Amino acid sequence: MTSMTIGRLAAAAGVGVETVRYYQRRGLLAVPMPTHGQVRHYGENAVARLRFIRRAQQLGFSLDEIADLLGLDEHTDRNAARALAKEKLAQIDERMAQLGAMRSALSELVSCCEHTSAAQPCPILHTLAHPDEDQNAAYSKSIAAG
Amino acid sequence: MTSMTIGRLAAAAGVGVETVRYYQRRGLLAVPMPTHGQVRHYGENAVARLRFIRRAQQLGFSLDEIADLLGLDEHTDRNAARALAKEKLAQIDERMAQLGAMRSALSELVSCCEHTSAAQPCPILHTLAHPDEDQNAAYSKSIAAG
DNA sequence: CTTGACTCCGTACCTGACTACAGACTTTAG
DNA sequence: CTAAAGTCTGTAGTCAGGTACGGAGTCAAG
Repeated sequence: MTSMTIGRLAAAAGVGVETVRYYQRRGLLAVPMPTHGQVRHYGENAVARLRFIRRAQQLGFSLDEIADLLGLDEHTDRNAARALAKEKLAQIDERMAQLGAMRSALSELVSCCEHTSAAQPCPILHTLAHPDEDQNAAYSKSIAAG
Repeated sequence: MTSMTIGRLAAAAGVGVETVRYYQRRGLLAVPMPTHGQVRHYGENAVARLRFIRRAQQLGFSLDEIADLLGLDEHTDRNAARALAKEKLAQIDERMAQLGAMRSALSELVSCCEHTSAAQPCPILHTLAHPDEDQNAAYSKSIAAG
């Protein structure tokens, strides 16, 4: 059984020592009793737990949600896990839709700016300042949709 | 010339009074001198400025970036405005790509969870806990790409 | 045995965009 | 005239996810 101090644990999981302590404060990782002395020691299961946390973060889960995931059992809580994953998927879709609306509004303004005569005021700044005088309706349309 | 106090200004622009004061502290909106007494009065240009700020936020600009945009002139700063917009567009694209990677990894796990026998451990939790034993390579593939 | 690295613990700081509140003052409606 | 609503200023708290720091104790190498 490999045993390591917090610094080695953090290095093994690819996070900072302060991050490990932060996760402990958040209740995501147990704080072991110090073995002979003051220094606490951690095993491979702590590394696995930290890696679980990082991977779940990469999938978009917040630390609170990860706390829920960590409380689930692979065998008995499949429905709960799938529900959390689907919910997160829906949140991702929503965020992507928002970004898509921003993207189309902004790229419309940019291409408009590129194709109008230099004598005209900048369509980007002008539309931000006076969206009412809507020569190009694309901006309001994409924003209204978003 | 319509003249209003901060409460009416905030209502006209659809933001809170505290938000207006916050924008003033950030230098996005001028603080006018109080006209006879202690109370400050604002005109239509303040409403327009607040609306500019909100619309630029909807397009994804931060308040710092909006401060830059507010310093630009419609006629003389077209290139600068277009550059800021293109940069923002690139940031949006990057974020969307990240979300797309999350999305595909997560949806792969969900569909895997839906199509494996109930006797098996939950693929979502199992892959988070032990990504090494990679029966389904889709997760690591999409994460590596992201 | 000492030096330097590491650990422990608590607290404070960071970003970004607000939001809340306290206490004094002013303005407005009834 | 009075009471309620609004305004002013300054400061502090919120959320998330860390990051930094100070001071004391501990551990291993030379």
